[in-house]
Amino acid sequence: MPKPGSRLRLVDVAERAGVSLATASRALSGRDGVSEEVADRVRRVSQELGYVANPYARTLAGGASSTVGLVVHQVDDPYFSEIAGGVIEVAAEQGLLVQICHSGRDPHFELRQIRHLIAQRVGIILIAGSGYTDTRVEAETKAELSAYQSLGGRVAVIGRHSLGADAVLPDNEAGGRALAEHLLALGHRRIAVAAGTPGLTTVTDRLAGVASALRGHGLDLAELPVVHTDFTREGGRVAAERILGDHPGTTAVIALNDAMAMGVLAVLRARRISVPERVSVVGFDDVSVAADLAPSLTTVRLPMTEMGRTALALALKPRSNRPRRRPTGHTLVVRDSTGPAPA
Amino acid sequence: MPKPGSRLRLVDVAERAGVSLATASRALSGRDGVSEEVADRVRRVSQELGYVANPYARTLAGGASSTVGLVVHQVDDPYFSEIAGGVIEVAAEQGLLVQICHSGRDPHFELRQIRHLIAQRVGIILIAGSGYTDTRVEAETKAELSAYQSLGGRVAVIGRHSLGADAVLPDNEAGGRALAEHLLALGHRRIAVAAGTPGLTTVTDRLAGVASALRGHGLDLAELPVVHTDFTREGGRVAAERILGDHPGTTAVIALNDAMAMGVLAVLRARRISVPERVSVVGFDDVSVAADLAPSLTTVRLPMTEMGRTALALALKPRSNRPRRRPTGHTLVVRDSTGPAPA
DNA sequence: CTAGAGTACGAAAGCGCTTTCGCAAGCGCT
DNA sequence: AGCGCTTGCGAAAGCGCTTTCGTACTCTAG
Repeated sequence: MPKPGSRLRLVDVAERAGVSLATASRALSGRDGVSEEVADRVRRVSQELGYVANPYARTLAGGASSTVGLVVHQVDDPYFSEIAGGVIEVAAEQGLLVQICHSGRDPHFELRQIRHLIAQRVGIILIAGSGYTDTRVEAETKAELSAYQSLGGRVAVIGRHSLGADAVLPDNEAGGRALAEHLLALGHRRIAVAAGTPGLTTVTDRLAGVASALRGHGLDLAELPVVHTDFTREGGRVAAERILGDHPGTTAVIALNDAMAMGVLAVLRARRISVPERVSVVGFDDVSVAADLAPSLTTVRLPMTEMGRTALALALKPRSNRPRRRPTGHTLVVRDSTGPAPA
Repeated sequence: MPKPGSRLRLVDVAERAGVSLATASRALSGRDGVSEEVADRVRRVSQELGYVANPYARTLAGGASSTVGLVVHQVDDPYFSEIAGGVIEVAAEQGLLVQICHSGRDPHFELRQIRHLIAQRVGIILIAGSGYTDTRVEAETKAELSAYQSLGGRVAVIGRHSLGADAVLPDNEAGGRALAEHLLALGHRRIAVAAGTPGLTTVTDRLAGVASALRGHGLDLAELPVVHTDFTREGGRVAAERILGDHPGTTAVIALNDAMAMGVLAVLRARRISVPERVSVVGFDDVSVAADLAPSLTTVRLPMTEMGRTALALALKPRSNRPRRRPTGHTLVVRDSTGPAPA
């Protein structure tokens, strides 16, 4: 920790500009009550000297806290690191720090992380990733966040609608529907689903979309194999093994995110089942590597980086009383992992 | 920003425990000069009340700053996000914040980021990613960091030996050699290199390893195509196009990182050149998706997550006078993207 | 020419913590 | 009993900023 006295302080700038500490502070933080002329002089001096305010002192004195806490399900999952990229971009523009926390898709752990962030007095909390269907924990989390907001904290969530905060929301149901429609149009009927971590609303929403498309074609999701494992590559592997073992006639697998799709593809490759000739595979999210898998993955694209950017921008804007919702677009990206159902 | 007065302060804890503010502070931060009995009482009360110190006040008052700045070349590159994962893990254990900055592989921008972190008074700075061969900027960066360290700041670098700080160092040269040896053993002679961003020491080191292996087999790297583009997937694409255009007889491509290898594979796939039958491809790093590409990628594994962990652990340990170096192991991982040279 | 309002700035009071300093009590020693 | 030591604790001085409050000065109105 740099020793005191060693760094430029606001007094130094003030002195050099021939004004008081108070005036210098006002000038630099854009408060009014300072003549344009003086304000200009202070800013110039500060620039020349390379002054940067001590964020700890600033926050302690009651200024806005300059750190934003970002809670994600899994830091090294590309879905979340792309979101983080967007958040960091905006934060850098605004001179904000970003503190990233990992919740491991455990609602209790997530709540702990949020409580910790609040105790740390971060000014903004961003929560990325699916909500939980366990309404008890979810309600507790929501209560915690409400208290935080009523104290002036700012919150935005990404891909979650249950926390009573501003939200950036992809339409998971429509995405799921698009995926299923695509497969149905290709003539697939023996469709299986590799579903993600149980207890996540993303899973239920995407599944609902799939079910609705199926119904439109006279099929019932309840009669098709839906294997719940985990939203990871490993989860995809396990699901694929089970699907192929129990339902060898399957011609298409819907993985509810790209990580799982990668696991599914790995299993098919290992079993030398050709994709898409014998089995078609689709994912969800369009993480950047999806295009590089072989075969390249048909999936629903979510604009992750932009979602991160939007979420922070939303949290930064003065809050109205009602939570705002920013729907995000999604597009079906058809690549080489899907093809006509085999005869 | 939570309003003042709304949160538990240390005085509250002190009062409740029947001791002075000073004693409470000492008890909680483990300073001595407090009897075990009193310290215990304070800790218990603090626990009961759910007290969490205000990090801004703590830092301002001269305690250790609890944030670590992590500078990476590119936030959403899996190589760096895996390193970040390791750093965040250790940071969470220690109750530290992690602030991630993006340098975009530009040494000047990187220096600016570092200066900003220093001005922000972070207590620890971690720098991940290759050094720059431009010794001027590198020296300037080093000087800045030395000043910071002499003021008590802590620094550790990952994959870089030029900054006079504690370092976690993969052996890029040996890795490059292993890759080339592997291809040579398979009978390849017409080898091309898709080299990364010019001006990075990682590029020169890995190349040096390749050159040394080639020499051992009577070949000269200077006579083989080495295309310098950029350490990204797109860079790999461009390099591959050029290599295939100018040297159609090439039987093996060494990409100097996995991202580039992905670009190379994409081009080969587009041109329907089968891998590894006609052309073998190798990468470097073993990012987690390397195993899922098709064909899965032969590469040199670096333990990224562990490197991140080690770097922070190193920075946390009391500093000796000489910079410490932690070499990291690497292993050649042979997968399906390499095979015998075609006759 | 003075009263009242408005504007530009400085002095000083915190924000919540750590740390220095000083005092009081307890100890063994001469 | 008196001395110096050590030990355990409290009072108070900051850390570098923001903000409230007050003062001096200008300007318009009466």
